[in-house]
Amino acid sequence: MTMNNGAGARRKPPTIHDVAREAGVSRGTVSRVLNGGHYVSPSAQEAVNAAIRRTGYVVNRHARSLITGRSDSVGFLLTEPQERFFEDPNFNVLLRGCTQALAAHDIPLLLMLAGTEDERRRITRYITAGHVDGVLLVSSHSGDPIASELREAGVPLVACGKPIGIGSKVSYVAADDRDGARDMVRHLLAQGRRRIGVVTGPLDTPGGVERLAGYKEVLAEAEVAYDERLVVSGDYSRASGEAGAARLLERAPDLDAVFVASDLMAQGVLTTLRRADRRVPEDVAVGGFDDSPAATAATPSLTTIRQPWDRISSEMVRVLLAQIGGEDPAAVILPTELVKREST
Amino acid sequence: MTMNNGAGARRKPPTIHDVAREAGVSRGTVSRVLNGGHYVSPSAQEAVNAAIRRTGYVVNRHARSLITGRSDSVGFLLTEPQERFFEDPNFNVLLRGCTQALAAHDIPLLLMLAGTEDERRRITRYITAGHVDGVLLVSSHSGDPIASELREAGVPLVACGKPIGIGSKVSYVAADDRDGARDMVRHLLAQGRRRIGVVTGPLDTPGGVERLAGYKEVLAEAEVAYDERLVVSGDYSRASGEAGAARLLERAPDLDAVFVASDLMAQGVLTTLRRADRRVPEDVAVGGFDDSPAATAATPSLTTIRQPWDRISSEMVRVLLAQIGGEDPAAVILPTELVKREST
DNA sequence: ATGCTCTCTGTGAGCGTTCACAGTAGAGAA
DNA sequence: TTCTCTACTGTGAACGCTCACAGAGAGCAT
Repeated sequence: MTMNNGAGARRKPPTIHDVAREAGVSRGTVSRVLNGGHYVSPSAQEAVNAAIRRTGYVVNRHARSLITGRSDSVGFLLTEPQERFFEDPNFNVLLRGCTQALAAHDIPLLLMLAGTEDERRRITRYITAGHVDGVLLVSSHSGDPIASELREAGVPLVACGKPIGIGSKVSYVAADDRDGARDMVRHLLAQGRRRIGVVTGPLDTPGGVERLAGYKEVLAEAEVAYDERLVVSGDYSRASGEAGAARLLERAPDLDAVFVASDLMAQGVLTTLRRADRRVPEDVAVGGFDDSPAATAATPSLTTIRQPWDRISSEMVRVLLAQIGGEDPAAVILPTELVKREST
Repeated sequence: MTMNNGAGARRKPPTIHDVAREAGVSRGTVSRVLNGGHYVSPSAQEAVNAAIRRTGYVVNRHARSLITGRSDSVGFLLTEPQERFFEDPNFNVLLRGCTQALAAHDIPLLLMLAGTEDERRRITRYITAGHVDGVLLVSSHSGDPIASELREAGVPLVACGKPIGIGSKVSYVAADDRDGARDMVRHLLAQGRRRIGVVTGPLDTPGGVERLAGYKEVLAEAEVAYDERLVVSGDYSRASGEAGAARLLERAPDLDAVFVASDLMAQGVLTTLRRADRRVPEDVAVGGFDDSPAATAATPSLTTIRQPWDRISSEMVRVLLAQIGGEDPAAVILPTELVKREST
């Protein structure tokens, strides 16, 4: 018996027609005002704006999209398996940064999760159907098929981090992983450390590859012998940090520092070192990467490499919008910063 | 001189008309197949499906939305100030849960951040313009104006956690905070603790109020005197946990346990206790709330209350979709679970 | 036969916008 | 004057879909 449609029954919103009538002009003129106001007389301009204010008019994006073919929205696509998503605080700030940068252009962000094969197919269909104008792609392991599919379909695309194993024609924004790693290892060397272990990220990710490369470069440049017993790989998770450190201690008990490719793994490394009764930083210095909340949460707090996530997100949006606007793909590399804390 | 539009120039996608021609039927029939297939003969049904597969047809949601008035998308609205957003891992899993639950219905999720007054206005406009069918509202402090505005406008709305200070006609899904608190305090009592301090959340949030209420109830039921020197408030942040514990130690140096209304604050409490040379759990037991990653990351690991975030998100989506479908608002309360670890 | 219901199908209209085009008025040049 | 150019305005068409309606045929009772 009740109306059942909430508090204030949703009334029909005003259309461009209502505004035109209210302002005493034609649809066309209102439309022109809405789209930049070129070829509109000041008086008409003002009348329309007043009418818009009075009626509370908001453009119907569906109608607009239908004719323009644009959707004025972009997708934020996550292809990671579950665990990493909510373990890694970087995704969070990246997501927030992108949302805000887009909001400034009045563009809503659609969150898309392609964890399973099934989801991947649905999302590809959705995107290639033109329901978003472009895609912000986060963390594609190498060979992620969705990136090349989208590329193939001509969808504007910006990746976070350099995608490996894809043709070079895809835009990306990344921190200078290699240089960050160099800074950290130089810092460790400067503290007098010589037996520096490293826990890398997955070697099918740019972060995994580049940070290791930086490590090697600095060792070479300092003429410290490269010892492969000092190198183990993790998957960015806490647990893999614990395991990695255990392996390092076993293979090179004399190590006096560890460079860890993520703060989360570094937390794991700290746990293992504590269990092994190594003091940090007295016996072993530990350097992380990311400057995530985990870095300050750790005891002792972590010396780490800050990635400029705020700039990364805003650059991703900038590059994507440029590409939607017809520009060619571009790559942007941003500098990192060493943050010294208690662990070194 | 170049075409400048990426790899494969985006071709015009097939329309319902193309499918109809391909299947040898009319637009109407194709549309009916698309919308449930009632009043369609099996042979037509099959012909249409085949044609859809052959042409790679995907419905144009803008055209559909234009006429139906529905947008087949929902908003995920965050009204928190920045810090909490990416400090609180719960948002993360909530967000993921909602995205997935919606994906099952083929409904994209629009992420909306209303941090500033300005953003709030824009987003309200966007939503009330009908660009989403409903809103999942996360963490409204009391008096959050956006909730009542949306309610007023008749927008289907489901809050995460019981909104306080709003008329009762808004749907929400929440964990049973009070009961979780009761479990934790009973657990501490069972360990022989009698001087149990508490660091509450902000008292303008349901979590703040309810968890404190549970604490009081159990003390009363156990006939342990309530001592207001044992009660301090925080804001769910690490730092406020540190400060809160310091205040507790000062006002009640004899305390033998602390119930902390969030894991993040509990981490702060642990830090302060360590500085004050109180052993955990020997001297002081610490109980958290949330079972966030912070709980396992802490040393010692935290006994805490697990909130069923996966169920919370799926219930939120269920209730919202029901409401969009015309059902009345509903409240859902879900049980919590005590997780025992090293800190008690 | 006639009427009625029931399933199925095609058709026209219209959702709210933008776009292309045509047209008007005024200014300046020839 | 007349012509051209520029600034501005209004008017049909679309865009791709759903919805209401009309109509066709089948089945069954009257």
